[in-house]
Amino acid sequence: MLPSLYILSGPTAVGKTESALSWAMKNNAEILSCDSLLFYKGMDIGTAKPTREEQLLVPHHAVDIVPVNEQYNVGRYAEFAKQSIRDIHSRGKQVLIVGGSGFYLKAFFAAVTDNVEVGDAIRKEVALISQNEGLAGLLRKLREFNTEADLELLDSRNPRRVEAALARCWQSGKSIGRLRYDFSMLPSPFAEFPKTFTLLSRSRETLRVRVKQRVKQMFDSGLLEEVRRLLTQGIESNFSAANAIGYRETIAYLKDGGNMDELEEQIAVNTMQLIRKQDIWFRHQVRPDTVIDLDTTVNPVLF
RNA sequence: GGCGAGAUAGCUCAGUCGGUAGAGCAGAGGACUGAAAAUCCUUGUGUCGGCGGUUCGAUUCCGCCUCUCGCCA
Repeated sequence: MLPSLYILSGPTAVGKTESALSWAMKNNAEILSCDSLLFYKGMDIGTAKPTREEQLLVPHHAVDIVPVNEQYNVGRYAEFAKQSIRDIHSRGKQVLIVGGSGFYLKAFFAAVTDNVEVGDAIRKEVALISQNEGLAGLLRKLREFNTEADLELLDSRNPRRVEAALARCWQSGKSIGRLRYDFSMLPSPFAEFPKTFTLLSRSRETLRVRVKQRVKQMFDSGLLEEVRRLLTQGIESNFSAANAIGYRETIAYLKDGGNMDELEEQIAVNTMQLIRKQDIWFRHQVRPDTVIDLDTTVNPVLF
């Protein structure tokens, strides 16, 4: 039997890093990050990335693995994670997966990508249709591959979804219904591992206070400088990085000016919205085995 | 102290030629196949500042009061 994967998640600012470090040190574990931004080099303060010192205490994986101008994605992450897990286990150590990105977390429980590799030519065609003809154009083109019943399956008001559907139909020649069916048949990439998933939680009120403090600390620690540096490294060519909370607002501030208090407030508000979305993931998409309320638990036992 | 403008949803403000009101933001709920901290969907009853007057009926008109912001003293 393969060793278990220990998964620790929870909303932003709940206190994952601290809990993870202490568990990992006591349990001979290495940490595999499950965060959609920590793999970018140089995005440190705004992502609340574990510090150098913390990373010296416990080896971290999937952190600082690509330059900020190179877009990463779940597919690459899942492969990277698979390799990391093999490596860690081969060293006789345990794997502690830590992070709050729902979609990435889902990769441990279910297939999150299919086998359709969309080529550059089709990708460009789709982008062109989207740009010139909008949703209507995309849907028109989708009808070449789909019946009305297939189109019902699609969130047809969401441009991102419609573009993705068209690219995959075009590439594979299959209908949305067919692609869905094939996708549903794919095994979970980590099916062979036993998993135990613990979720850390706190009330939204507590999180609001912690988020406000955290945002203030980020600026005290030099977030403005960090963002200036990232701008020179081409962060704007990476949509995901440039639109990360704390970064998109700060980039706008550096370019258009504004008021620091409002900047902090905006980041705090956007962070709270992220927390809400994370909650939805934990309620409906990736359900934990155990929930620990850190507001009321003095000595939490994670696993 | 005088003059002017304003007071409507948690915030910024529309609006009602008198028939008890609506946007954006925030908040809440949700979706999720390679950008996911993204993208998209659903969701708006609040003494319309207070007290009186006119009226069948006032948040809307009139008077007084309170507060806020300007300008003048």
